[in-house]
Amino acid sequence: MEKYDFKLIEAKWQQYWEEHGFYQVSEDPSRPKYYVLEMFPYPSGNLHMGHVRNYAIGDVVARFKAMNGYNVLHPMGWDAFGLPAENAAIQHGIHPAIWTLANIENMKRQLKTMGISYDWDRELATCKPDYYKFTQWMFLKLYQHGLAYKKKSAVNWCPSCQTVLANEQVVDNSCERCEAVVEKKQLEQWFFKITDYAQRLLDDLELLPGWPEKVKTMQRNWIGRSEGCQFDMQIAGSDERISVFTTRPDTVFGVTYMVLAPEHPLVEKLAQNTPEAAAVNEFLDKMRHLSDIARASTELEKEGVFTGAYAINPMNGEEVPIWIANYVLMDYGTGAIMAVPAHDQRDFEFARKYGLPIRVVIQGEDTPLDGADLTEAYEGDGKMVNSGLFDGLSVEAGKAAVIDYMEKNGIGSRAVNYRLRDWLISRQRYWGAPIPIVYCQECGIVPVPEEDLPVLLPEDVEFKPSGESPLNYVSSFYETTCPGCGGKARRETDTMDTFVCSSWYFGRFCSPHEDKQPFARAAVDYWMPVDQYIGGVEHAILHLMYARFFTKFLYDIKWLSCQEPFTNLLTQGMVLKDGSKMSKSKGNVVSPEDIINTYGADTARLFILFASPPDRDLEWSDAGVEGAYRFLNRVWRLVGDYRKVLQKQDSIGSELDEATRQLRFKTHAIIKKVTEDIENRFNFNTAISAIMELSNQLGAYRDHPRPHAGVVREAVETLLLLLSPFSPHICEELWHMIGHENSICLMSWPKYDKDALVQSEVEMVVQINGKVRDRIMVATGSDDETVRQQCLQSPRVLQQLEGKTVQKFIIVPGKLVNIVAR
RNA sequence: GCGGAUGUGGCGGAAUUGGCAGACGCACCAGACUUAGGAUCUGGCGGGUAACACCGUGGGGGUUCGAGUCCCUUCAUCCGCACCA
Repeated sequence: MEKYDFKLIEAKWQQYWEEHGFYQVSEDPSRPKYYVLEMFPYPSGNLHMGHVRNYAIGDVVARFKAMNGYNVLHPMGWDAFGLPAENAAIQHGIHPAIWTLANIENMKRQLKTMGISYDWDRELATCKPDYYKFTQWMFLKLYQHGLAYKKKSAVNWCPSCQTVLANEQVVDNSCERCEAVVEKKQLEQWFFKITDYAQRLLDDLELLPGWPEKVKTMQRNWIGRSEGCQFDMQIAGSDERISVFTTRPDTVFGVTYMVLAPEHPLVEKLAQNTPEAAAVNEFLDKMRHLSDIARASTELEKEGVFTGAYAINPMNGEEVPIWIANYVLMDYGTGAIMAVPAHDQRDFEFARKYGLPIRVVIQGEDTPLDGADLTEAYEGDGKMVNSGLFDGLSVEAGKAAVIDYMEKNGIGSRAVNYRLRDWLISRQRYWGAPIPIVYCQECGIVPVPEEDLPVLLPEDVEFKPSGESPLNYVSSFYETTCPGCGGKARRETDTMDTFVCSSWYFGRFCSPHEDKQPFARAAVDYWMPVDQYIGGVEHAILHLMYARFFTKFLYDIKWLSCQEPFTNLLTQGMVLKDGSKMSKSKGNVVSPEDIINTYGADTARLFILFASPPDRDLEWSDAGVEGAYRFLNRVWRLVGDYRKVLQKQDSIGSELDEATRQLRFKTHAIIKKVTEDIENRFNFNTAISAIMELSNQLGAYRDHPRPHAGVVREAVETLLLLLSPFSPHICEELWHMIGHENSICLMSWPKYDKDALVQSEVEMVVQINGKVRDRIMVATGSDDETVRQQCLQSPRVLQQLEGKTVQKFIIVPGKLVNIVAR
């Protein structure tokens, strides 16, 4: 038999599958559908091991489901807009479109050598007009429903490049390109109102039992719902009021000062014409020169300044000083807080630093009554004290009672706050989907009519070395007429965040060639939701949250009939080398293309799935790859060695000798194991090890003097069928070699025969006081008394029991006996 | 600091519901075949012992006939988030 020539075999079958359109699917109401999707890649130029792992996992699921009778949709596309393409244009003078399309071609070629069962007819790229036309359509729909709006927002601004920077372009508070210090600048930006969906995004996590608990927890924390109340504090000697939000209304009598965020709109007014004005302005100036990143990333010391003004606590009429401090954030709550240093650690630290009073209003069991004795804030449970008629209430009861009182007396009301903020989607970049908006002097902000989509990205543009968007200089793009009045108008030159493009692509795959609408209703109704979504955990928050938001919105406007896009989610671990993530800078990158050239795709796929369960990090090992390669070679020789036997005819029904019976037993036990490992647990590593066991047993059976052709055929075919989702090419080749005409891809997944799993005897472990002392063979189904008698015949057991009294027999049928003896 | 994980042979990992710790693979050792072996096949492989005994799942304690698995406590590593009122 010729040797295992993976290059020949893999090329041959890839071509065969493609020519026969094996993986092209269409809606078929007569069969259950299964939509398996891997997160589509950014076309950076080359496949890396993380991709290989992702697609290998997806392909096993897809092939397994197909063999189990499902109509499987398994598409692939490209998340093709984004900053790297623009950087390449600036640095190397290559147009982003050319760079991106070349990368797609290369990665597609690499991907095809992996032999994944993609329906390439559905390929899409978000940077193509036929796709981004509908990204723009999504924007228009959101706009029509009041969910897209403009407001001023702080951006990173490089004063030297005169351009906006993405967070990742800011390194150590400086511009990555020119190293100038980055400033904050307020610019008008487009937002999507995802906060309108905060509660549903939170509640509907309950609908997702097929998601990892850890991802749901991350999403819950990100949405960050907190309950409390909101009330106004009046400024002494003025009509102005400042709203505050608190989750601890029970501590309202412990307020000893109030704090505003530096950006709070009332700050400047408060400090006007007071002796403190100079100090306040100095502080504000200092804060303004700190970028967002600097303010957020370092362990900033709490710092603040007194405004000179006082606010009135509405519960007790007390006047408390108003401060400004860096630890209060403008974009959470109202940007102002009531400070209760005795019961909030941040307030406590601040009060100690600036000598502000600390008043205990919650009495825990060992809490000192005097604030001066506290060493840290007391945040636990207890009874209210120093709180007028609320004294004696517990924290829980006090919260409710204080809010009730506030509501009754018109002071404040129950309120819910979310950490989640609206989604800033505008980018001052070229390589993205243009925002379909026109600014008219007469009509103001005018959306581009649907029939005028797409707003095409002009191709003939020049890139500034500063990184500034070239769209600002293409007059043929921005000079336009108003769709409303026909007058002169200017087109929006901002483009959309690439997360917008990836928030609906799973729907587009259902009918990717529609040109009048984003997707055909019948197609999405048939295919959606995605049954199994697979990707890196780094997308656990943003991408998945945005995709869920879009799906809910499309459901609301009746374009989708599911409320959640992804029924089951698998988050795969990273591929590591020498304990850390593969990266160019560390020089520990292993190229998939090299591995596939050296060992073949079947080996690469097999190793990456065998080395670790998919949700855990995987340590790359060159020796391990060799091992996988050797295994496939063993399978190759094994099947070759059995070719003669397989030509004979032996029916399974005839009387079997012990070795043959054991081979048949193993075959069916392994079918059961592999099926359950793939279906219930995604434990591909143990599924593969089981397949190896079957192969080992078949190997040993080669020495049998009179091999049973029927049992051998069953075992060999099972081996190939079970292995085929992992390493499809070699299995296809061997499948044909043993005489089959049809592709192994069209075969049904094997079913195990319960009767073959029945053994006449089972081995039972005999323990004495929990320690294994012997093993006995027991007839299957023996009653406890029989087992007990048999144990007491074992010489080793009797020897151990000498001088002891048996107190108890614990029998786990078919497994174990534990004799308790003193 | 908060939140989430993870700790098992020389290594990757297995043990699915509290029931034989170390499946499967790598590395290593010995042997066979061989002019040769970085191919292939056979056997061995947690520590310990001549062989048993015994010890062993990060450490300490507990529950149980029985604990890698459950409870308490502690340590280490990794990841995520950064003052969320």
